[in-house]
Amino acid sequence: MKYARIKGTNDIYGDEISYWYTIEESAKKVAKLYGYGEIRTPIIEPTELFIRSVGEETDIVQKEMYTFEDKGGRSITLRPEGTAPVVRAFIENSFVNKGFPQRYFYIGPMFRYERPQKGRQRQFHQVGFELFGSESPLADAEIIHLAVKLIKEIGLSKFKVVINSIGCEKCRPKYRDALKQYYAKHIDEVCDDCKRRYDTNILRLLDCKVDMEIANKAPKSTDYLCGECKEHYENLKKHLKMLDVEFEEDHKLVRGLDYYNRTVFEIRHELLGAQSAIAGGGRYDKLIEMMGGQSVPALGFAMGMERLIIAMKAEGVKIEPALVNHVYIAHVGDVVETALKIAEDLRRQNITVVMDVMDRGLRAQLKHADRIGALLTVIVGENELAEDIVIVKDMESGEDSRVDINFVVDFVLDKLNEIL
RNA sequence: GUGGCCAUAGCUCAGCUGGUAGAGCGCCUGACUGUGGAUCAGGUGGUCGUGGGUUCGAAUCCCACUGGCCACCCCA
Repeated sequence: MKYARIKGTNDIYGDEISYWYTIEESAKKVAKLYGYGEIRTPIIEPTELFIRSVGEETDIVQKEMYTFEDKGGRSITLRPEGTAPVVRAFIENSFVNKGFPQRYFYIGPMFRYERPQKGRQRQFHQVGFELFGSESPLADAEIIHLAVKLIKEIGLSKFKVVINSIGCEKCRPKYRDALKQYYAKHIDEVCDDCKRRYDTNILRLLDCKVDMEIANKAPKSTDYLCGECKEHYENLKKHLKMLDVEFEEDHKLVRGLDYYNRTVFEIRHELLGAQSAIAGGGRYDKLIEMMGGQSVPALGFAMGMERLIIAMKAEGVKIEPALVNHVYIAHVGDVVETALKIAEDLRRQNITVVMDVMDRGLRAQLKHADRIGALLTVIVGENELAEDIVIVKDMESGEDSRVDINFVVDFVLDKLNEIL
């Protein structure tokens, strides 16, 4: 094999593509329903953008970024996530002057240098939603509600929403201290990874799969929230109940990106395997200011499209085929002109028409029509044309109809109406 | 970055303890000068992931690399 895909990337084509269409169309539909406009940002950004926003100490920055130097000596990075570029665009284009709130969504590829496994590639795709300007728990509820709506729209049902609040810069230090105290007592019982993380990232000890028992009994961040954070969290839960969004609270849910505060949430699918999160997000009230903009509260989430597709397949979600070939036009003898005209007449009625361009025999043409799943085949033949007639074949029943050439379009339209 | 399993035709795989490749499906052609799906017959198709080693001889044994799957780490 001369050339092969880069590890962790995929070619997407054929039947697969209909899953992608389903997700993209659902995302656009739901976005429209909630008043979110699409934003398309570059796939490449200055490396510094991600170091600053995602966090110097995170795994994404430490070891997962595709970074290279361009010919001008600038350090460029293929975006590993979608929020930072949107925030960059927000600041760069002075979105603050457009009034609040502002709602955006994006769809596109992200890149992380990781070992591929089920539900994880180096190039993967996310659809994300961001809401700028509101500090209200109503905004949190909207984002979570929207995420759930979208997942249902895609056809999934075996998922659950998990939420938590990790507080703000005022209350988080106190919680961190409490965790440290708790884990100091158990430091001999936990695994080696946890011992290491005790110093590097104490919050991460909570989602260790080895030491779940200890993590379960650990102090909860929600018990250490300051008055404002507590009220925010309580109101969010109230709103979610009003919206009939079922959720679980999980005090062990802490997310990996540094910029989150207060609300964090994840949506997990039960049929997925080790990488069970199909969506994740939270609030990032300090990020825009930290990145050099004004102080604007914001929040958002991203969904992994590949993971959604795995879930769709696992649940057996029925999808619309991306392409239905309504009519195949076969032609035999010196009749091309008529065949072309019929094809065009049909396309003008929004009918998908595929015409033979191989100059093969009728047999081969019908075989091809069958292979591409044509619903009808119009056979334009010399013999029939002498009587101003074409044959329309129903490819499922095999039944032939002799149709006056002046009524082909009407006949095909009727026939398709019957079938579809 | 770590670990386990794996790599033979377009696809799914067989090939036992070493003797220079096979099946099914697919594809093409014909039976059927102008009627697809079914059947039958014939045909096309692989430097056995790459490189090295052991051997008279390697798809088969050994090593390395690359890639795949799954898991860890972490995340969508």
